[in-house]
Amino acid sequence: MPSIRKPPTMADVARMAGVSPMTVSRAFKRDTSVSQETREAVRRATEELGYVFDSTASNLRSQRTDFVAVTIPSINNANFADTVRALSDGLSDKGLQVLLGYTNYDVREEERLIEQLLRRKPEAIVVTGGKHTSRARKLLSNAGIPVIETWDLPEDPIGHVVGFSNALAVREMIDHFVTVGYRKVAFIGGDADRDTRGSDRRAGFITAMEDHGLDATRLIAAGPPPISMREGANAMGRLLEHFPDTEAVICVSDLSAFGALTECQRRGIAVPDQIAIGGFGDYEIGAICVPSLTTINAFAAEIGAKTAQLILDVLDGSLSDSAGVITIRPDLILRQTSR
Amino acid sequence: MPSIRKPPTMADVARMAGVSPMTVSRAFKRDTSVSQETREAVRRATEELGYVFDSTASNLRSQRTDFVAVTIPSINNANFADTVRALSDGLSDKGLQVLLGYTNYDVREEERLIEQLLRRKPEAIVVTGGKHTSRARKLLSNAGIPVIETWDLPEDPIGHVVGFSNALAVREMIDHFVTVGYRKVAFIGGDADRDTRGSDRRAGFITAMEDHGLDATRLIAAGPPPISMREGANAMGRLLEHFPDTEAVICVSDLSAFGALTECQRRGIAVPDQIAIGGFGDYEIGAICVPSLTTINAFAAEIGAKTAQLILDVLDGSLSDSAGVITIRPDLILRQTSR
DNA sequence: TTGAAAGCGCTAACAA
DNA sequence: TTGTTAGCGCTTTCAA
Repeated sequence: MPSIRKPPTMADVARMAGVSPMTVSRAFKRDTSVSQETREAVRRATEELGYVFDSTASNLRSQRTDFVAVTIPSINNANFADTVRALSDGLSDKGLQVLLGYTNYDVREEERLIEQLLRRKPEAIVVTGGKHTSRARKLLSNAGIPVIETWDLPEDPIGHVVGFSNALAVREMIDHFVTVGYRKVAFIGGDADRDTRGSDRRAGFITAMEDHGLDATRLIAAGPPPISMREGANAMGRLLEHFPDTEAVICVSDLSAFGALTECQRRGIAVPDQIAIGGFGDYEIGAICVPSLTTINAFAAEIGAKTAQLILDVLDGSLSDSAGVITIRPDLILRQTSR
Repeated sequence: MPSIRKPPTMADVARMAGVSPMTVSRAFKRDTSVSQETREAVRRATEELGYVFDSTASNLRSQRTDFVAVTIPSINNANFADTVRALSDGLSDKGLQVLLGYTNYDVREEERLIEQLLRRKPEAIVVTGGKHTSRARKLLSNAGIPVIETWDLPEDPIGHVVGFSNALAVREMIDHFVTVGYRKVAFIGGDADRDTRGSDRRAGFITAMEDHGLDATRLIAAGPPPISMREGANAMGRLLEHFPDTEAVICVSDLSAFGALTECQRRGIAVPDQIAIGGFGDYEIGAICVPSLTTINAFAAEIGAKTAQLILDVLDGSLSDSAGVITIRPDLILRQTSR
């Protein structure tokens, strides 16, 4: 019978256990000096009353929420999910809980989200990417908590950074493609301003191609993020029509790359013999599809794990909160869709 | 220069704006009667001081957190991500924020998570699945907030339900397979107790096959969830070795089904001519891979949207909090991997 | 190891 | 439209 009376408080538990509320409070924490019998009495009273600890009161009085706020562009992206999972796992041992929000790849939305999250008084905040509205930057700078930007190497970091250069990662793939003889190389995606990591990859493609003295104008738009497999397939269709002599194409992610691959299969175009394909992100699909996908591993889980460790170090004072940049080095993974 | 002074409170804003704290409080809400000039004065003072509203105090005093707690098995699953996104979108208009946690497909972990979430005093709690530890059931029943179980049709619901029968969904696919002439049908996955939806699908396979008078023992284990594409491929390998005359196979999800498909491609086995494949969940990959995948659309986003609407209705009193079951009807999607 | 007093920063309730 | 008072349920602080 769910009672309609108001729920029991710590004072009710204290009364039933025959101790003071302060003792009950202590009994709920580890590492506090409470006698074994008292602990047991409190446990019994808690059980009997169906008491549930009220974090909201604890949060206010102790000025601690044990939240770590996290923003990601999309909840439905295996790369970001890997980062959040590793981050969450790394924090949960220490009693910290991730408070997650997504921005839908929109810096205005990100600004709203950051404000909403900061009102919850998190212990630290992790954002994806290094491009923000000026108001969002100000909010983050003034929040008085550790700020970590990830999945990017911002020119002017707000606080800490755990990330990598999207442009350099793509350059590495191009260097390889040129080495093995591809000259007419195209790029799919990264045309939308909103997709900052995507445009960084596209910009990296252009400068790297130009540095090789190659034509960097085989650019196919895939529209605003998130770029689906279907959009990758459509873009590949356009590429094959506009630039039929293309020898290799780099896609903004493995998802669009897989879509592109399927479009070739539907059109009877041999991969990699007629056209090579490269992806980005090392999603599971790239490892298992036939032919398997050449891609770049950005170590999504490692980003999350290192971010968690950084937060724990800063919060427990073993690391000063002065800005530091942890650089991840993406790995080129050669598979069957390219030489 | 991030100051080391303690951050400003509403009282500081009130002083600077020349009003009472209560007026500042009102100015921060919509739909409260505050004069235009006062609002503007408060806004300026807020800006000037860099004041950030403190939800923790508000939460305690008003006994409202505007959190909706949500548990999902894994953060890295497109089906659950779709549900959470739709849920989150449906709630955010009304100022409700999702507080997300994942159980790693483990009811013990779910119990811990539920307790942790309830301490945050959410307005409602949404859980994935209908199987819980008895303590978790008790916690949910006594929480005094709306409880919604999703992605399942529990025998003994705790509160509300927005879900479907996993067993019946699989039965529908089998009925079709039998109609078009497949007799030797196998099932991959659902062997682990932990994967309750997976085992329901497997159980549905067995009873449906038996009802057709067919052999229901072509069962291939894929191990504990989450079942990856790779594990689906491995399971397909074992199926082809143990039961080489199998005519069709149903996989516990589209991910394992795609893995199974790739295994056939690697072995030069024609799909669907030599073996048909069915998946579950209508993931994007199934629509775009070649050949495209016959599957079951469980309407993940619709589950989230209907759950959001249900919560809003219950919270604003337009729907009584007596238990109700909203049944989703999964759709069989016939594509190229089967007749 | 335990307890008493005070207060975290808001907002419900009431009043003007 | 605005203000006053009190208090949400914990935990900090100090004391025993």
